Amino acid sequence: MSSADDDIPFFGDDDPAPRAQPAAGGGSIAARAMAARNASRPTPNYLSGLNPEQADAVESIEGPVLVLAGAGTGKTRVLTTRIAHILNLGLAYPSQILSVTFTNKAAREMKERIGVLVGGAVEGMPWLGTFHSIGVKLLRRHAELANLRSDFTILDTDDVVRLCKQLIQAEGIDDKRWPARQFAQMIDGWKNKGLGPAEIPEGDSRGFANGKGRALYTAYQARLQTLNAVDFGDLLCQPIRLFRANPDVLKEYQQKFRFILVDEYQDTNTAQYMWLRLLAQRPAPERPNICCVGDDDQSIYGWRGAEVENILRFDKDFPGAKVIRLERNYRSTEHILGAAGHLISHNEGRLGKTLFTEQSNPEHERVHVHAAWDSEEEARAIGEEIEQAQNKGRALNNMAILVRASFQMREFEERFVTLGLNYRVIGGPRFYERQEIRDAMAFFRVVSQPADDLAFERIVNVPKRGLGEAAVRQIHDAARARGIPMLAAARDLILTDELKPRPRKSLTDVVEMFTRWQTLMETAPGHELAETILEESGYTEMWQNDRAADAPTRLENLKELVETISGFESLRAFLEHVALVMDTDNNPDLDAVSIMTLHSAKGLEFETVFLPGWEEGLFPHQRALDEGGRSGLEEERRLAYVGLTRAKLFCHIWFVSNRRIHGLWQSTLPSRFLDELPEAHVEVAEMDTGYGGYGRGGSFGGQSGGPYGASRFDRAEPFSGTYNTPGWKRAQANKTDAARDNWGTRSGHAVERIAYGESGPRGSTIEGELVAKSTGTTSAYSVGDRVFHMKFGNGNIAVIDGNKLTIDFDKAGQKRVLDGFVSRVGT
DNA sequence: CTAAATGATATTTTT
DNA sequence: TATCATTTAG
Repeated sequence: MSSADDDIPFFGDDDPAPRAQPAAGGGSIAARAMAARNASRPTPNYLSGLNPEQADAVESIEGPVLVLAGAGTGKTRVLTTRIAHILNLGLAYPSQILSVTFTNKAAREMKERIGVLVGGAVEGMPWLGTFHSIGVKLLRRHAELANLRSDFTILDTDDVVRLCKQLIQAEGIDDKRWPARQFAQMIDGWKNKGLGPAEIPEGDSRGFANGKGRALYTAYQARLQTLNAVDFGDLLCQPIRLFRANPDVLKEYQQKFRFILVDEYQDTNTAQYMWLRLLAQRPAPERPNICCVGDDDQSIYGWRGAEVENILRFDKDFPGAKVIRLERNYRSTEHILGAAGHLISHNEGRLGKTLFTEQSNPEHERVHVHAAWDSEEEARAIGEEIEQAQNKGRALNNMAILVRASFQMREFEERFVTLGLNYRVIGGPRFYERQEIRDAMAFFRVVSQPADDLAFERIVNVPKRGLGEAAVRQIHDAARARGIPMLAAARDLILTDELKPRPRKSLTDVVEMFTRWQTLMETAPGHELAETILEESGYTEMWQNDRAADAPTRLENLKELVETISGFESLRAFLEHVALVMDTDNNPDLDAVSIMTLHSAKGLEFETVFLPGWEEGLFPHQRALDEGGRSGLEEERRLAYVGLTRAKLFCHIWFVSNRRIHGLWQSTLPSRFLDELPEAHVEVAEMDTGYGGYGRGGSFGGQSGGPYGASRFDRAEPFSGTYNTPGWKRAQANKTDAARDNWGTRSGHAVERIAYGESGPRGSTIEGELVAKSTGTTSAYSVGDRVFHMKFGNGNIAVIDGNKLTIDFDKAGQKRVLDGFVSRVGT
């Protein structure tokens, strides 16, 4: 959210029609819309490309509307066109449209697309954003009504956990037995439901730390108050509370927001629902112009508080709501839609949609189901398929591997590294969650918000200054005793002789530094200030002196951070941005296969999709089954549905007979979802390897088909257990084939780790060349050279065998690697 | 303060 | 089995 949004005056001159004659007033809108449309203009061109259902969804502007938008049916298009339509008809100014999404990415995309539609004439929409960013905006404006100062800090999960830990320990509770992490999750859960400390169920309170749940929650909220901080949950709950306590304020917003649009409605939690309800409330005869778009079949976030019920209940919540179904799919082939549709039909309690396509694609393949002996073969075979597709001229960017759990990614990464296949991992720990970034941010936070004790505590002793636990405790106690922030307490404490001389000196330095930086903040531009802070604090130096393998990367990250800051007005503006916008962008120039979880694939599409790991226990995940029962299974099934519907042309599902879980090998059963796919749209790919077989009959008492009934994936012959099977031999042969096919076709290998905001050895040596060059000749390295490997860190070369190096790694021990994957380290 | 040892824990993730 | 965080010992 750019800070410019905040500059738009609140109830200022941006409001058009006088409120005495509200546009939302019963019945006038449709009439005016029609009049406006019929009057002069023909069908505006932005409407012309829509299909009838989409057009209906765009033009049904008055009253509550639920758009059930199946996967690939043009949901975002409807949403953006609808906004353009409202603006075009002059029914509202941009500032009178409230439009909420779940992710910043979605919000950004919508802003861009609206900009295109309305020709950029409209200043960005100030109230288009995530629930959270809009929550912040509301809360900053009315901070005093929530007993906060408007410069409050937004704590992230890490801060929250540390805070909880402090509270738990302060209560004298064993934080081993009652982990802070768990408590933080409980708080999050309560806030997702919009519950304050007084409202939580008695059982919940009693369930934690021998009945101290409620007391801890109360203490937690009090602590946030004194820290002038909020957590993510508060960004939803505080506005709700504020609206309820101040009907006049609520009324202003109700009148302001003439149109409300909600994206991904199936993902809303109870708090978000309450928030929307409040804003959408209208006096008796009037009806809110609320349009919610979503797909109950794609609800996959139940485990973090999303209530599918919200979407299922929509027409009861908003009587007379118009429900529009978008079932015309523009993404996938008939086979893919057929497979996905049949699978999802096994769920109960759906609103019911059937996707269809009118485009008949010449490349019309069934969904392929493949079996592999174990996850290694699975990775190898998928790697092969990818290479074959690539040889046919298909771009890696159009391919994705979607896994159920992130541990599955590793095997693919390893395989692709050896193949020299570019890949990109999406998801995982984010740039702003990295230690060095969080440390740097903590410095900045203390400078801009001296009451931010959590940040202060994080970095008083970073780099190590001899301010150990004892000293910090002392500052903490002094601060708590007098009800002042720790930095202020430290300032006083150094004037006394309560501290030992050494810590006292260090602390004096720290306090002086912060004082200096605070003065500097008034004048220096953000990025300069940031650089100064990192330099003077000794933080940069600390990493420069660090000999660890990842220290250079960390320095790079810090540099990147400072660069990012230079794009902001001030350090403050930057901090605000970071608290909410945690995503990092990718490098679309690089052609690479995407590897991600099914969850993070929602909303994306690829020409070819690989879905590995369709085994009982993994997918559906055992834990979902154990903890969620039938609804857990249904959510897993929706996840499978999401996976299938990501594919435009080709979809390959894989399952293995053996998978290593927590270190030990387990034989696995094919996922029940495989049996829920329709024969007509599925092709079972070469099962002649025997790898798909396993001794099912034995372990299930001879019951044919195992516990889920007869399966077409049952094998008659049990696995032979030797490496003499045709499949094994084939696998061996393929190994070399694949490598040979590779030579000369590869154009360097690159790995991108999007969330980390770092990239691998881009443009490194061509594998083919290496192999050719290395035959008989010497490698570019010599024994004893100090080298760096992206996976194993630093090490010294022990043996050179052509392009293969044996390296003694400092951390990882001795490994044999290709020299294309190491780089020389300057000594 | 650092390094080694121990032990818990091992879906999915955004804000 | 591997990784992580935290504790413990030096």
